[in-house]
Amino acid sequence: MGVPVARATTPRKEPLGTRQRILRAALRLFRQRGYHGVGINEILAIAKAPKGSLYHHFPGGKDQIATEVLEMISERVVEMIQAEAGPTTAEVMRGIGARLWQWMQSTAASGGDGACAVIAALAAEGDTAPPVALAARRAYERIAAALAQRLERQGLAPRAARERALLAIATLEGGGLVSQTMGEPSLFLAAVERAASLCEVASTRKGKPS
Amino acid sequence: MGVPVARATTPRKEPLGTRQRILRAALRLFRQRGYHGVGINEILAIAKAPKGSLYHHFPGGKDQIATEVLEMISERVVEMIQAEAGPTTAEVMRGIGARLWQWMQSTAASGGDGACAVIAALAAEGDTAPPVALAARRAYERIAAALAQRLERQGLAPRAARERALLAIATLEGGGLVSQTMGEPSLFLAAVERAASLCEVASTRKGKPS
DNA sequence: AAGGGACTAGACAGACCGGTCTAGCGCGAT
DNA sequence: ATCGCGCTAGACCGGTCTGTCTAGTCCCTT
Repeated sequence: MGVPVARATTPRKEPLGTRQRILRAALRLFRQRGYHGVGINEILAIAKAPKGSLYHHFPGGKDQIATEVLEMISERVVEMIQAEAGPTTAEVMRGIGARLWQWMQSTAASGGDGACAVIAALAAEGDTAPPVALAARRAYERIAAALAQRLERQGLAPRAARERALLAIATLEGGGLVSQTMGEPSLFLAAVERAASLCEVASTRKGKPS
Repeated sequence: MGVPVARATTPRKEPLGTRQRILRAALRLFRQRGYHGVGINEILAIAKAPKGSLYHHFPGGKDQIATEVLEMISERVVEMIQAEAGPTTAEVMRGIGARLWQWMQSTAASGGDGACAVIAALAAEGDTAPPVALAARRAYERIAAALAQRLERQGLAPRAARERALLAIATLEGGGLVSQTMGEPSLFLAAVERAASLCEVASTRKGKPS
């Protein structure tokens, strides 16, 4: 639906082009201030691109940028999930948490921000921009599916697997958010541990999924 | 710092006045779309008040409104925590969760929104509005303190109590957010249960807090 | 060498933003 | 009755927002 033009996966040349620079800048800014909190001029300034380029690559404007950012990072996380070789899903979770942690730290050092909950930042205010909210939902859906798949492989029923996956995501998002707001990075690590324990499947039955 | 005027707790008359209407409208809108996603004109339209009234009651403008909204709801939650009579903190947590759940449901029915993570919505983009971010932080701080107080009363060490309290808050916030984004209300209930289990203190020692 | 299309470049437009200002209403005190 | 003040009312202002438009550059193809 929508977005009639562009969206080149292998456009033609682009060694490391404008399009990517814009997406990266947008990712960073959206994470810091959410959808309505950033203007395209600001994105442009960071990406060092003129307006013409932006609307050439993203004829759908700000919405399209946000949507693609969401797709980009959800894809990245899904890859992490599938790539992590750890035996148990809990281990995988810890691995992802560690990588997100590094990511937060590095961007905090270079840019001055420090959250990871990009999707959250965009999802929280989708009410005025429905396509963005929808994209956020799809992003969660994809990540949850990848996580649930692993959980099922360990013998969990589909419904339970999905619920745990979503709960784990929620834990991470909430942890990242509160951790940033409070200025206590260690809190995020605690949340990661918490999410990981949620992915523990054997031994201690966890009961009441409803 | 700031806000030199007004802030009347018992102004003079006000049977159920403009000031409250503005705060309520702002609360609802901020919850739906975050700080930057809401314009004061919109708040005014819902509150059915003219601009003059707004700047009479809130000379600090939008920032002040957001700040007071944050204070209002954090106070409300703290009261809930202290009022809940349940013996264990876990029970208290469940009680709060249930009340937040009702609140979400009712506002969803009347207004069409459906999140509870107001603080999250405001905290997420405080970068451009530092006083708002600070207020969000204070709000979390107050709630966490109230929660931690109960946990300590059950024998937990201060540090551990605080960490668990913040983690519980994060779980609730994340749960509310993902639940709303995914359009699955039941997810919030699962998150509540998860937060409650985090407040279980005796019996099963939970290990590694760092 | 010449032509054409992808992309860059930024001036511009219209809408809307938060915030200020002056005017006036209504009620309680005197 | 009239005065004063808390509050309402909304026109207005400069600035910023997203998005459009025309020109121009650069490279790739032929």
